[in-house]
Amino acid sequence: MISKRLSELRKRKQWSLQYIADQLNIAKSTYAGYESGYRQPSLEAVKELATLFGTTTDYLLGATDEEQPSIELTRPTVRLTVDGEAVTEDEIIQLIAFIRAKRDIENKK
Amino acid sequence: MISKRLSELRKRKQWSLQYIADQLNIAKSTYAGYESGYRQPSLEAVKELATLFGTTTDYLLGATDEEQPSIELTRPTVRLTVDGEAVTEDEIIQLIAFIRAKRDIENKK
DNA sequence: ACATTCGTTCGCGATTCGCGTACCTTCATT
DNA sequence: AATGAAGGTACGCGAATCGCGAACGAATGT
Repeated sequence: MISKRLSELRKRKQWSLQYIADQLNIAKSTYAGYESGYRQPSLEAVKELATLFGTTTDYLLGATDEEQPSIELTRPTVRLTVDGEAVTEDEIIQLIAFIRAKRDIENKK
Repeated sequence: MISKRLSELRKRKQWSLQYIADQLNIAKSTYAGYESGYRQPSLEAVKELATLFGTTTDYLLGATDEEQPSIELTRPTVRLTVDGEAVTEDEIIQLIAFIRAKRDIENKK
């Protein structure tokens, strides 16, 4: 599962095995093993890979299948953060208003 | 890191080592090793533990400090919608700028 | 033609896994 | 007090898996 996701993400970003290996300070063959399924990354490596790919460990491990989960802002079911800090409910309301207004202007052109 | 989180969560739920071991179909001593830091759970076990505790693998691994899932806007891992319509990448950038500016003003008060 | 980069595979030594077992407390029952 | 069940901890063992370097073919650039 993780091997598939790693391979997929890396190809999309057009990164080489060597590049990732360098980022994590491991051997190219080691990372190659992750993608081929021949080896399993350490928990620490999983964490670093998630950061590198800009995704979550949950996605890499297949704890969630949603690669790009769709979140409807007007029905807030999930916590939003910016720079790690929570976005308040009031702010979300403002964001929605902002988006709607922007679209409104676009539509009148 | 994971040992600390596991121990913390288990104690809060008042579960015994044996109970968790049974749930995952592993030996009590194996799970005990996870909590003591003497052993590291497999990726599969991490996934199951996250499910069992009702949290995320990101939290267990220390990739985040949030027990409940949250969406970081500055990372392009999520598709956002407002009124069912996708929020574009550019718009998200604007939202982030908006939030940051707002916070900046708050901080200068 | 040659060198470089990329991805794949393998063997090796070292590490770490998961298990059973033993041990010590604590607590409830007799 | 004696017994036994249950929770938590620590250890030794064989087996499994790790990370690495090396070697290889294919593709590309010089």
